[in-house]
Amino acid sequence: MKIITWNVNSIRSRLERLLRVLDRHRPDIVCLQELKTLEDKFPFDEIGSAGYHATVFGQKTYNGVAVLSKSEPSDIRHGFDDASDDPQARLISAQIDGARVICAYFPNGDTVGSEKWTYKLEWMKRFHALLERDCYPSQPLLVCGDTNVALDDSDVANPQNWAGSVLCAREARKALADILDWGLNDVFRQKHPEGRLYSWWDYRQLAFPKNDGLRIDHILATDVLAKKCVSAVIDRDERKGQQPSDHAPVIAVFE
DNA sequence: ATGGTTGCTTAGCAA
Repeated sequence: MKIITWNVNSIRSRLERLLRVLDRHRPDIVCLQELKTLEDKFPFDEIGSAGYHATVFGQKTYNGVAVLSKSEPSDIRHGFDDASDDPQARLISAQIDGARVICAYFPNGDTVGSEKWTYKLEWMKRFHALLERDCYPSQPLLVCGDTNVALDDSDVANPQNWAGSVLCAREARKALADILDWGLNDVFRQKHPEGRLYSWWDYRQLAFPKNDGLRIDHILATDVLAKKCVSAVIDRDERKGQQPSDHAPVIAVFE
């Protein structure tokens, strides 16, 4: 089973590239973030013609997540599905091919100390609580998406430039480490313990040509699935050429 | 050096 996670930075701007990614990799499951559209403008027809079901939680202008799958998904859930409402569309999950798949777009947080930063940390705690409440580390579960956190400096090309940022701040790293400690494995790191491979490069400052990147997009798996992971790669070529997303797809294959 | 680029929406926000 092949799964891809990709922050597309607008599904409508990236549709042609997405269709090429589907054609090139033929994944079984794709988790998409930053759709930047409501369901009414989501390209269901084109994605359906490519052979995929689309499970979508959209939002106008910002955020928005989707799970594409060759198999029909079941038990679809939007957001945290708990008492209080999250006004932002950042979370969708479904049962697919015997596994629970959670597609997540963690808040960026703007700057440490800002209101958005507080929202980010609260959101991450709430996500941890969701795992505690609804999921089991012993069951097959995949958490895929843009976590907007680099776990440590081996995932950062120029750590000194990002030391005080929301992507690398101690509290954010701790919050993500806590989520992993619940019972999730970073399968990319399992395959590439040396680090120095990145999934996101800022559009500005020639970050991509300079390879000034961070690995902030993750495929996290419970033990039963992580054990079956045979490869994990970043499709760096997808960041090249005309009108790329600022993120590259992350791809994992499970036996 | 508080810059710079992209996308959505149309001047300003978010990343």
